[in-house]
Amino acid sequence: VAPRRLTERQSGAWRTFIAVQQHLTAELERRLLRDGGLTGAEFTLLVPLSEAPDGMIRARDLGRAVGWERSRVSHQVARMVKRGLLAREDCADDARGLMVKITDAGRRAIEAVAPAHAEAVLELVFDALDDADVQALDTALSRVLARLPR
Amino acid sequence: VAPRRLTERQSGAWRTFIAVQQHLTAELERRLLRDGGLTGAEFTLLVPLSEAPDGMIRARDLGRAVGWERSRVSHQVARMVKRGLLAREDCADDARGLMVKITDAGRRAIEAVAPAHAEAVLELVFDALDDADVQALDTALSRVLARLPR
DNA sequence: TAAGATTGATCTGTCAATCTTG
DNA sequence: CAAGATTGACAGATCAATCTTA
Repeated sequence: VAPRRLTERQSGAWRTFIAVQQHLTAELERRLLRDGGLTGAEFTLLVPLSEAPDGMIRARDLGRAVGWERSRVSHQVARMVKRGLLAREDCADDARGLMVKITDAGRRAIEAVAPAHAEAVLELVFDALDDADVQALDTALSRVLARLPR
Repeated sequence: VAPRRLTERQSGAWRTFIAVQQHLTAELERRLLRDGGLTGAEFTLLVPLSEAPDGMIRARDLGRAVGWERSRVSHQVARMVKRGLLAREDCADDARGLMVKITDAGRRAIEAVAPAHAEAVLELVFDALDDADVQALDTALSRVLARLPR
């Protein structure tokens, strides 16, 4: 069978997507570190934990919330416990489980950086787009997401 | 000053973007490794090298072509030389420089996997989108890219 | 001095065991 | 056996320091 090839328009759009992904992510993480001393991975876990009742979520559910696998959660939690941002607690329901809890230092860190991060996303992304752009972007990306495996 | 906040529509679009970025990149790299034994970083460097005259590009220019900094290029080239995909050569013009050359094994690897990768991008991304979607996506992302620093 | 490149330290992510409990 | 979690090995990315040459 003859292999399919991307059209010019598709190639162009694909290169744009790759470039935005690279530079936008890099710039957001740079600002996160500069403004609040948090890495992207730390921020990712602190967001759902700071919003949870008692600042505590089961490791399994934390992974599901952010779309990470078990081992990734385990490694990252270990690093953040060492940094004093998180603490481990036993899981009452299930002896296999682990409860992950945000510490006071973790809460201070996320609350200090959250407004600057929201401002950065607005400045770098949404200040460049009008309502129609945002709607079109969400529509197109949602179609892609819906067809992705799992 | 009161901090700005994202609207509901903006939050939704942002979450969609993050999710697509995570799952799409992961799935593409998984297939690349499965179908051709190449990692994403290896593929990224092999593409411009396979298209260059003599299969050779100066390290500085290779970095510019893919948007990587010096040290990232240096580390990745070192790993790929060890794997036999690339070779180093002296730079005639400038004694500080390094020429990076694709090996026969590197060329075989990229040529073996390129069609499957194009098919994967078509299947995972563009089969989900009509022409209007692609155009809208490219327009919106280009606006973001144009305003990003550097 | 600045540019090109390397190196080592550290942080991140994935994969393949492994261990424990349901 | 499945699921939840940990661990170790390895590939990847960033940063600062260093070395050589323009």
